[in-house]
Amino acid sequence: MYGLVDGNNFYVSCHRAFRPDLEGVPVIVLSNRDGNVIARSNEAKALGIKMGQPFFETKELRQQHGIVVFSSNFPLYGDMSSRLMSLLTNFVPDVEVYSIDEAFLQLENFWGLYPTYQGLGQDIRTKIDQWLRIPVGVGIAPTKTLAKVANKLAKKRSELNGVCVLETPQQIEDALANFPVEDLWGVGHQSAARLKRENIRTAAQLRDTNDDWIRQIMTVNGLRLVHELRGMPCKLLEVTPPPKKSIGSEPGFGTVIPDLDTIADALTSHLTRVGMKLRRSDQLAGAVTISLRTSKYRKTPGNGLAAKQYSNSITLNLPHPTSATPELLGYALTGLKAIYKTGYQYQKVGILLTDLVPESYRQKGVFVEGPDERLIKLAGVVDKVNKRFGQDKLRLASQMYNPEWPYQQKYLSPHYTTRWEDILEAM
DNA sequence: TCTGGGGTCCTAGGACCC
DNA sequence: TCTGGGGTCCTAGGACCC
Repeated sequence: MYGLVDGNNFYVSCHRAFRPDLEGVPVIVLSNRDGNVIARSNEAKALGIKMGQPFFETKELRQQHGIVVFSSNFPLYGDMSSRLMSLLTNFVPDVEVYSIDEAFLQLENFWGLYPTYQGLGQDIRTKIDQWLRIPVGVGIAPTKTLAKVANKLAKKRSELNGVCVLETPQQIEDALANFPVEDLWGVGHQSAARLKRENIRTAAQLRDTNDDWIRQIMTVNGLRLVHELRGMPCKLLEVTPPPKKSIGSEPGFGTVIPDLDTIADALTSHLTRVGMKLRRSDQLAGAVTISLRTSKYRKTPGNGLAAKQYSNSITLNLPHPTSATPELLGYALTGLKAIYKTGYQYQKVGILLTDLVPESYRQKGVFVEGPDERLIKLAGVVDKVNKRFGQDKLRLASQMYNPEWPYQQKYLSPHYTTRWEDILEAM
């Protein structure tokens, strides 16, 4: 059996853990430049605020209902997440961290501390709430996909009290018979529309389709999904996460920018963060992709017509893998200059590091030297200095430093668990 | 004024090999 | 009338996840 534990409205709950006064109050959390809504409390959902909705569109509702707003605080969420995950290992040894707020548990070698799965689920809920003040939902079933279904039902049906176990064939049948096909794990917009055209509306109907047909329209992923619905596990627990295959960043500017210098400045600061992530994962990058795009929402001032669009990207294969930010930056800026065109209002520039190899990999080319060891060491030292004295205290000269821009977070909460100055005081 | 961000996996089709 | 056959590798684009 598999268990799926996930935090309810996780980002909102992280704030509420330190602000119990916000219980029952509508709360939303915004994307990195306060651009869009990325998390909502149940009260905010009930008011009709949508996932991904632009923040400015919520103004009226906010004024009417006193919605509490937070800028995103990823250090806080990351820290609360790792606390949640490590607490889960108190219940079972095998835990797969699936996302920042979700984990699969293997309940195979269940040693009988709990007479029923229901009991285990309730205990997880109670203790996580006690230890971390984060409400979680628990779904338990014979496959991961069915555990996902169970988890969703646990949330939907309040009489289940946050725990749903699908164990007997009858329980599974009942659950799938009324489960909308578009709510299944692995069924997105496209597949849902296609399936509906074929009159497949419930999970049970999907489960009973023909293998060849489903493979044809939903590829091998769809076939796995169908098998999992039938109770045959195709997705196994991955306790140790595989190394990352790419590390990237493509946040919006929060405004539009026409000139190359300012874009290069933003690119440098994206690369600085991405490079740090790369070194933290003990990997080297073999290729760099730069992308640049205008905003699809933007209108031409004056006539109200859609502004002219441009979007392009370029990949540079490096002569040798490296993790040194200055070296990566050289390629990144070359790429940017190659795709930049004047006359556009740009919305975002992105960087993606791919062809990642382990840090120990030091193969040199036939005609080229390997990576500059001193530069890589230097980058490590810069990381340490910045970790100790604060982000961007040491930075590349091409990163013009303006703390006001482009980071705009008007509703930032304290970093309760990751900054000494922000630690909670008890009166 | 402001319109999410970070990922993974799969497939088709082209280029190339002998 | 017939128009090789078996294979690999790479890339772009699509679909999906949270």
